[in-house]
Formats: sequence, structure tokens, C-alpha cells
Amino acid sequence: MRKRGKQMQAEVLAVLRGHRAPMSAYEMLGCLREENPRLAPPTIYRALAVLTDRGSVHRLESLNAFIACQRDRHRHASILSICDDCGGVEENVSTELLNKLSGIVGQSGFAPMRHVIEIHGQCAACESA
Amino acid sequence: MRKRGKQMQAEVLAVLRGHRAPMSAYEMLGCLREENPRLAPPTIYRALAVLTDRGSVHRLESLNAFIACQRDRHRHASILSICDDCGGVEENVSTELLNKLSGIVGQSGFAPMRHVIEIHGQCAACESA
DNA sequence: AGAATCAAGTTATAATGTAACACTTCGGCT
DNA sequence: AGCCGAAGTGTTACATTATAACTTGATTCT
Repeated sequence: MRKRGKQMQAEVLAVLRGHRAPMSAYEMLGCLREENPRLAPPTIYRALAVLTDRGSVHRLESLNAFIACQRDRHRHASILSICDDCGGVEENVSTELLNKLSGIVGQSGFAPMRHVIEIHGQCAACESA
Repeated sequence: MRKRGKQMQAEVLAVLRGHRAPMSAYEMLGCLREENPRLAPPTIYRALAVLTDRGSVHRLESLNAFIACQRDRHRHASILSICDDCGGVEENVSTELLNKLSGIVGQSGFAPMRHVIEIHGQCAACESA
């Protein structure tokens, strides 16, 4: 059974990559149950834990949802722009911004380990509409 | 019944202010039920909606929890530093950082409306320990 | 092969959040 | 004043998200 984990992760990732917008864990579960109706939540969550850890998948904390990494699996802190109209997500990386952030929170001696940066708003397409 | 809302909001805020660390909605519910055992989740959530809207309370998206604003009710986007050891939260504001963020996401024409910036790590006290 | 080990599957349930409807108060109107 | 409609609040019930705890089965090592 040692191999099924990797396979599960690959399937979850495939489902996520097939969607432009973020998906909740239970939406993925729904998709994957078409193949294997016995699939249970912990299976999905465990696969997601590995994938987010690797950086292949990002968790959108403000949506309780997940999206495949658009920048080929980096592990840098991402800036995620979430369009509240169409649900689309754009991913950006900025070392400079991260440094500035570290500077700000570091003033009190805080040691950052993980960054959550999510911007809600409207994407260009939705705004012009 | 028009007045009870404000009162509820004040009570929720008082409970939150009485705690150094973030609280979940259900923790607050537990506290407030000591006074009024019939209190239901929607009551808390409605009070929290008003308070977060006003900026008196911040929601920690990555914890599903809430904390009273430490900077006297501003409505600027806050940078929240969350200590994963002691649970303490520090709040910072930086117009400069916000501008930089807007610049980054604005390159694709994205129009930001709401910012979620949460940094997990260790506070100075916990780090030295 | 047999035992130990550890990942994966399964069940059940906890925690978080909200839709929908009923009720009460408030404010205007006759 | 008394009635009516609007709007906010209380309540019930349920939807969604997440995880604890245990069982099962595969892999590796001797």
C-alpha cells in the first residue's frame, strides 16, 4: 500500500490542475469519488497536506480552498490575487516585498516562518465589465 | 429589539478584549453562554460581521479566529504576526508595504479591495526560550 | 517466511459557518 | 392612538470543513 499515497497525490493534483478556479477539499472529493466512491475526507486532506508542503498546491486560507501552483512548484511565499467576481487567482512572487515584510514584523523580534498573503478584489477582465 | 444588536456587539468585543490571544467564534459563544445560555451561533457571527466591518475586530483567516484590534479601531489592512508557540498576535500597519503590494498585483490590472496578510512564526519571547 | 513498522483506509465525530424562517420592535401613516 | 410595513434579531436546523482514533494492509528487514 506504500504506493497508493503518491498515486492519490497525483490524482488530486490532476483534478486541481483541471480547474482554473480554487476548489474546496470536498469538491475534489466529489470529482474523485466518480472513480472511487469509497474515498473519504482524510484521504484527500492527507494528499493535500503533502502537496501544499511540497509547494505544488497552495491553500487559500481566506476561502478554505486550494489551487494548483501556477509557477511550477516553488516554495516561496506567494502573493495570491483572488478575483471575487470570477473566482480566478493569480500568483505572484516578490522577494523584495517579503524582505520588507520581514523588516516590519522583525522590529519586535518576530521570526517569520510562513506567509499568508491574499488579496481580494477584481481582476482586470471583471473590472472592465 | 433594535438595541440588543449593539449590546451584543459590545459584549462580544468585551470578551475579545479580555483575551490576549485570538478566540474562535465558538469560544466566545461559550463565554457568553454563561450569561445567556440560549445564545446561538448566528448571533455571534452577526456581531462579529459588524465588528470586523468596522475594524474593531480582525479575523485571522489562517486560524478561523478573531482578535480585537490593538490599534484603536482603524480600517487599514493590518499585518498580523501570529506566534505559533504562544498564540500571541501583533498588529502592524504599513502604507508603504500596501503600496508595493498594489503595485505588484496591479501589473495585471488587478484592483485590490481587501488584504489578508498573516505571518506565522515565533515572537521574540518564544524564540529566545 | 515471519515480525515489525508505518503508511493508507475507514468510521465517526468535532469544529466552523450559514440559510431560512419566525418574532419583535420601531417608525410612519391614517 | 392604532395599524401596517420595514428592518433587525432570535431560533432552528443544517451545510461545510476538518480531524481524531482505530483498522487494515503493504513493505522491509532478519
